[in-house]
Amino acid sequence: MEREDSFPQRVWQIVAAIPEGCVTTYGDVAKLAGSPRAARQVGGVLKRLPEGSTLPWHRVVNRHGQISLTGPDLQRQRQALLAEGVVVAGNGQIDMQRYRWNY
DNA sequence: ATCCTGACCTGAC
DNA sequence: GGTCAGGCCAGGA
Repeated sequence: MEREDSFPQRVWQIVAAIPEGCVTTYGDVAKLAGSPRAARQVGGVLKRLPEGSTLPWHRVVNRHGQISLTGPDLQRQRQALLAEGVVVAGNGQIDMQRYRWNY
């Protein structure tokens, strides 16, 4: 029995706790996960998410308040955010000062 | 055990 | 205000 949840599991927990209509950064998620410098790993976890997962991964963006994805994935995340009332520019830019979620 | 990779961050020019 | 290089952490081969 694992005494402590693994990082992916922690990331899932944290991302799942992000309120609807809000966004956060990979760095913040990593910080809450206990490893402030493991922001990259957060992205790696979200990338390997199972299809059936209801995890709101689209609420996680980079430090610049911009979607780090490209092409169809970028559009998908943008649509998901727009559906929640988050204003996202065509290039994936988001007004962090307005939607940033602080634990 | 080693080496490479990555949906990043920070500091410096 | 942008761009470049370095670093850090965890997973997978």
